[in-house]
Amino acid sequence: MIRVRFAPSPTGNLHIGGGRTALFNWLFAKAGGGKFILRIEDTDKARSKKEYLDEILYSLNWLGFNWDEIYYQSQRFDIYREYADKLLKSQAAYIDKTKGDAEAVIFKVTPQKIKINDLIRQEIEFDAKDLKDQVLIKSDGTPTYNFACVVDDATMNITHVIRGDDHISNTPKQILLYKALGFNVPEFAHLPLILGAEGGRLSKRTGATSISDYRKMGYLAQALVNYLLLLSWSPGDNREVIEIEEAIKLFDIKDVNKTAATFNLDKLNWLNNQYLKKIDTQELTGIIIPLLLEKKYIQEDNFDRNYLVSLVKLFQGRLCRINDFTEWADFFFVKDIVIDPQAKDKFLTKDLSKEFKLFVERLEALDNFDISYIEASFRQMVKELNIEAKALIHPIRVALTGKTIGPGLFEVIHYLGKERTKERLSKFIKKE
RNA sequence: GGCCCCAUCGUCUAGCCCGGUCUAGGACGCGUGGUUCUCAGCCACUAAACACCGGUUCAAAUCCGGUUGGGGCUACCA
Repeated sequence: MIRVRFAPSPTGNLHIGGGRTALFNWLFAKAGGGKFILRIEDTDKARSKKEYLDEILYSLNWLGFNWDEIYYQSQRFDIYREYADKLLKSQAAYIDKTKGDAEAVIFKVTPQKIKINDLIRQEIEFDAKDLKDQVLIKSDGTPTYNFACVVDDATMNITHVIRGDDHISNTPKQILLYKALGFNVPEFAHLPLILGAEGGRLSKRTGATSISDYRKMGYLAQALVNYLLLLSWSPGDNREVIEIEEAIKLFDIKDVNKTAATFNLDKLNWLNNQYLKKIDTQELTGIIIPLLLEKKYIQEDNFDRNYLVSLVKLFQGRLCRINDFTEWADFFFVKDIVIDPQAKDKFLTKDLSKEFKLFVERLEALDNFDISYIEASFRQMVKELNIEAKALIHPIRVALTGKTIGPGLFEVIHYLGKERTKERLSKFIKKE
């Protein structure tokens, strides 16, 4: 039975790299019919915080990585102590008193060659002579990372340790401990790191780093997961948009790349747009409603959901991030629209009073305000005026929306409604 | 410094294991053109890479060695 674990430390939010490690562990478990275990590495009492723990659990859920079991290292200190005593008894470890009265337990490293058989990188060899004796239990009584990790992975029957590249050099230290404790050594797979745009670790300087940041910026969990999946893995047939269910079928840890990947926001944006196009409009509306409430564009118990769905449909295909909607569709919600100065300069410098006035009259005369009727009426009018349709379409769009870009004009007019359309156009009609 | 990992377009990658089918394929981004109304949407096209040196071989992106470059670790952090 395959058992893998993801072991975050609640000393910060779940970041992109952690999300990717969780993804590959979860995928490996799903692909092999195994269990995905979550282990909270909260041995550092000073740096671990409840808010970080909550955030990590929330983000993991948001990404869709449900766990089968959860453990907290802070509740297992007696177990680590027990195994430390065992090593003390077998003389594999000794007590160090250099720090005042407090006692630390130190593991004795003996000269030997240590081989790792990595699932992604094949064989890696280390020489124990490069290793110092390892602290197992610190003088404050808490276990060190490498020790707690080994005791947990062994006692939780973890079969495959899938983690970041940065742990490669911890692995020989851990293997020594497995052997000294008489545990079976699990399989290892070390994932390449995700680098920031300027090389080196992904840092706040080079952009957002936490999963929550991306959620708040308006990325869909499916898109982010898909993007993370593509960072160091590929199905091999040039496909890029891969739903998670499909990935479970295709995923093989052996196909994971060895090369570090650079995080690229452009591609994530593109993928997000791909998913935004596919997502059910009702569902997307449900995600957007809280954003509109927050902006006070709508009131809690006083909005027309069907109308919102229609508006969302209008923008859905061109959204890059969910939050773009509140910006691009603002003119549907505010009374006094903000007119982009450049748009005004480009399309509203000429006096179009006569044309606007005529159009208002034509709209007024419409009994049926459906999109096709609005368009027919408009086309008929420009034909009579003997002007190009676009010579009037762009100015009207700017007058109604304040922007030069957006959905088709007749859709905009239809959903804005007769009254608001008249009102906004009238502002650009000079009084006689 | 020591130890370890890695190396294909700007970025993500396919190809590498099992050398010839690779004048190296796809995607993002960039550029250009088109799109009965805009584009940050859609369509089409263009430019763009095997880090370097040596070896093995009839033949190397692919195998081997070295160099260079990048990254990681080197804590009584995790």
